[in-house]
Amino acid sequence: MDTLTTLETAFEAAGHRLTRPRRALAELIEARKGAFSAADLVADARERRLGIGRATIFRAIELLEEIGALERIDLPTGEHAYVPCGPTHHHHVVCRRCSRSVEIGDLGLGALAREIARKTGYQIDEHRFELFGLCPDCQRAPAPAP
Amino acid sequence: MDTLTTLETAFEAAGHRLTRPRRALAELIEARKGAFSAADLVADARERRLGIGRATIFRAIELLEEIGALERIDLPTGEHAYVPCGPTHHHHVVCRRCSRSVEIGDLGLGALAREIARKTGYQIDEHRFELFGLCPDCQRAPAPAP
DNA sequence: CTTTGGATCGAGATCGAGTATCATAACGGC
DNA sequence: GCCGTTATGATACTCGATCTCGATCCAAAG
Repeated sequence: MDTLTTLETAFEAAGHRLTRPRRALAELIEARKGAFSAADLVADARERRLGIGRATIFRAIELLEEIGALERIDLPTGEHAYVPCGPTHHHHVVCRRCSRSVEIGDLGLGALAREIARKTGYQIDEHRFELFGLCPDCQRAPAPAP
Repeated sequence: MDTLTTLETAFEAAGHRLTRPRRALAELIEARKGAFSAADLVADARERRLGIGRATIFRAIELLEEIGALERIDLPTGEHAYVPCGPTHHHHVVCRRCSRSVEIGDLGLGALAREIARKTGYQIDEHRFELFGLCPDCQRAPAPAP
């Protein structure tokens, strides 16, 4: 029996082929349980000698983003990271040490955005709210050991 | 008499030299009245044959960011842009067509962040809230003429 | 006004993320 | 299993950003 992970299911549900590289990448992503960069995946894949090409990794990320199973986050450092997530509108809290992340709901930001639109005259069609800090575990572990 | 612009003053106030390249860049930035990318500045400088090196431009941007006179914005496209801004905590509304931007106050997001900290257990030390859309002028001008 | 030394600069090399290309290989409906 | 379509992977390439280093500039002291 095939126990498909959430991401694997996402590929199929969106009408894309569930290939070996995509399965492998889905596993790598889910094993991380948090935000990751494309470079992280490339490194993981290399390390485990999966023989997956660079381009394939970027394509898979792009695809998952289109599907809505992944969202791009802009780290305070300027780097790009990605978080696996559900399809409803939400935002993320990301640990700046271990990258573990938590989804939070809209929390009235949609309404706030509408009010800002009214005040500024801008026609707002997108907003982003990201929070960074230390997750409970990393607060307890003072040593910045990777 | 020297009529220093806001950015020029910022350089001096932070204890940095006010050199010719920095003055020129401050002017270019202020002439834009909105968000701009590093590439924009490089292009502007080239165009006006100011003889300013790439590295200098990136260094000036970095410096202004440290000083707090400039803030990095992450465009929905994944590109980086910068907005001149004041030192108090605030957020930005950016026009996705002409990049003109408006600062908005905290709007209770600090309190919201604290509540999220309480709920999630994360120790939140940074948050970002960015809004994108069309500014009033660009709403009126349907032609996407650059 | 001239000296002087650290801050700053410019040119070019370099790095690294992300994209484009294209022949080959792998899905999966039939 | 067959076969057309979709996906893959090696490689080259683009482009934003950083590093290096000798030359230059600024400003404060004399």
